[in-house]
Amino acid sequence: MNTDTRFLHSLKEAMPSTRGVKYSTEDFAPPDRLDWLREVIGREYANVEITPPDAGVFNEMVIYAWEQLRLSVIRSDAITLQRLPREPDLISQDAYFAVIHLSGCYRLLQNGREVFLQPGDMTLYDATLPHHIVCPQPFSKLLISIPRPLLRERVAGIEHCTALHIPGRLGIGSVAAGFIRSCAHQAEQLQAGEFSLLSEHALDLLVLALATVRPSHFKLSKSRAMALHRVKAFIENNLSCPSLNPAAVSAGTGLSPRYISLLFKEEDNSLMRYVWQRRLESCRKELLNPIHAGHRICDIAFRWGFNDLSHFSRLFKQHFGCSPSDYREGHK
Amino acid sequence: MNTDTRFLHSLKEAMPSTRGVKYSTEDFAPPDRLDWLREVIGREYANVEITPPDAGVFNEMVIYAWEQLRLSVIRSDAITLQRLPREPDLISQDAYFAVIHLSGCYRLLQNGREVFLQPGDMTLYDATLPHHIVCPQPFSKLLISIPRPLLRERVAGIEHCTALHIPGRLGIGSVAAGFIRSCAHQAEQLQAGEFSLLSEHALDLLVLALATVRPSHFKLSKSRAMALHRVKAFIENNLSCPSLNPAAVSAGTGLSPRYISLLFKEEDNSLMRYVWQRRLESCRKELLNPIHAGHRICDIAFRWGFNDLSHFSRLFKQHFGCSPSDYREGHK
DNA sequence: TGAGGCGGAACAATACCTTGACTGTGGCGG
DNA sequence: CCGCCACAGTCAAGGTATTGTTCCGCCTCA
Repeated sequence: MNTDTRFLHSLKEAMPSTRGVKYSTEDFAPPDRLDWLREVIGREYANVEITPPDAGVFNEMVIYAWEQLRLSVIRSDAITLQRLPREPDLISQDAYFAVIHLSGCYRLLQNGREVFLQPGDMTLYDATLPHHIVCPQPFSKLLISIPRPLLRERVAGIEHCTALHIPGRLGIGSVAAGFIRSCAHQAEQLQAGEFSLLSEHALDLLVLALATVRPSHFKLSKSRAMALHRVKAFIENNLSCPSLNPAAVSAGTGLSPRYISLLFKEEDNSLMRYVWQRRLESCRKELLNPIHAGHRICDIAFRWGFNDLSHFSRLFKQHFGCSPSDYREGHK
Repeated sequence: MNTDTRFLHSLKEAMPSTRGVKYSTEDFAPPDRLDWLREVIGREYANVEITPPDAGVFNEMVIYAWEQLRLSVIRSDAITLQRLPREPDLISQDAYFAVIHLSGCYRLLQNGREVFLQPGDMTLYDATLPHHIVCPQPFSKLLISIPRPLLRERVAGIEHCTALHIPGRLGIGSVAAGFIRSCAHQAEQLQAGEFSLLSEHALDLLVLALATVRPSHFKLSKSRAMALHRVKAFIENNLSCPSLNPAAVSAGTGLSPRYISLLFKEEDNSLMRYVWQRRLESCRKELLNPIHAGHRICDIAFRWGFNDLSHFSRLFKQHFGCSPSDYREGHK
């Protein structure tokens, strides 16, 4: 990409917000703003063509790192973004973007579908695929960047779920949107650990809301998907049992170990690897959770089916890059 | 319990709501309402004494089964509920009740703590232990019943987390309260499956919010908290002994005086300061107690380990703002 | 003014956590 | 079903945080 980088330096200084990073066109002279905006959006979001209106550009983004996600609060003048089929691919983010529209008009096209959002509504799109976003007036929105694998593992046929209209006034959509807005609103007030924990809930709720509007026609050999689902459910219920092993899972689900192994193969994983992942994940969450602040690390580890602290320690570090106690400290 | 059951039948019919069960005094003739209300509350919540205001009773409850929890939306006229220490124990629910206050005034007493809620605020109490709830005006609230084991396994020392004030305007409290209100609001709109899934999130968020306000001695590591508890127990047993001093406590508990001093430091107090506080408090209670009306002040003081009346007098005034005899007179 | 309670500093004894090396087996893939 | 080797599980050593001690000087209050 040829975007010039003369703003890179000034950018890195322009962000003294407590938790989030703030970018604003206001910090620059009007003639520079458009170039600057192109660079920022290209770097932080996706490589898109930006068509600003004739009037002056105003655009303000506050970006929060949110565990595995990124939450952005965006206010902007009218704008059009377009990602073309052959965009040069220094992909900034291999992610889906979930949008919670707050005010103004918002129109999105992707995969031949088109969606209009009212304030409160949500939608999802693939940041790396061609898309077209039109906002003919000043508007504001929340944008949640969700790394592709995270959604893939949660939603079968996610690629068919883009550019759908998720109503934000009723039912689960309203609950999810309300929750995420609430998180964004309180972001600065929250402890780092609390804030992180909320991201998991946000993702869960988004996925739930998505499920209500997804088209029903994607076909993934149903029985296999169901079987895998059952297996995972069984694992979830028995995570804390140290003797959880292929034989146990097999007995508990009525499927042969070999078959289970094949099921996991589909997502480039294996049974026990998955089990350890889930255990680690549970421990990690508990380490962050202030409610368990008084508990020893070994208590937590044993509670989730580890039976040896050294084993846990090693695995944890390998997975998350630092030792359990460092992790707990670092996220206060 | 002797509550009559003549309403049982009519109750079971009075609930054609889609998901929730609705109870309302409106469905009954005014003279019957109070009896009916007593029965419903006793059966659905806890066995409490109900003191209605002089005016007519209005009370409306919609109860949703929420996976392992129960969510109630309650609107009511002024009311006072009191669970006495020796309530006959056909315990309707062995659960904690989380309250999200919506409108009006709400005051709760339990375990010697007292909490006032503003709209939006939350608190938690143990439905099976004595408690006292005062709402002097019409009010509305959400109530989430959480089976005891569910909270026990999530929060160490949950029994000390009752009657705490969880602010509902800021930070995690606002996120949690907002989420649950949103769930209640959309309850009728949601699929059964969706609705169930949300309960897990609700519980998680509640627990998180609780963690931010739990009393500080839970940030104390377990062993330290235990040690402090032992020290206090020893003090309580020997309050009346005038020679109770650091050396004695040390001997009685097996901890060094210095260490005990450190323990008290954590609650911004010191050993002997605590001892005098307890003695004064005991004396104060006895001064108020009509049983001891005939006893001389110096008898009372000496009985609680003071060995010098002038010392007692001075401390008392310093603490409670008036002399012991004034205090006794003033509170007849 | 002196007795006694309080808390700072320095230190010993643990408890708790992390890491490394090693090994035998059970989970994985053909 | 079977063979192979990655990896779960042990043991031991080292490091760091926590717990509890002693000694001592200061300050308060009777």
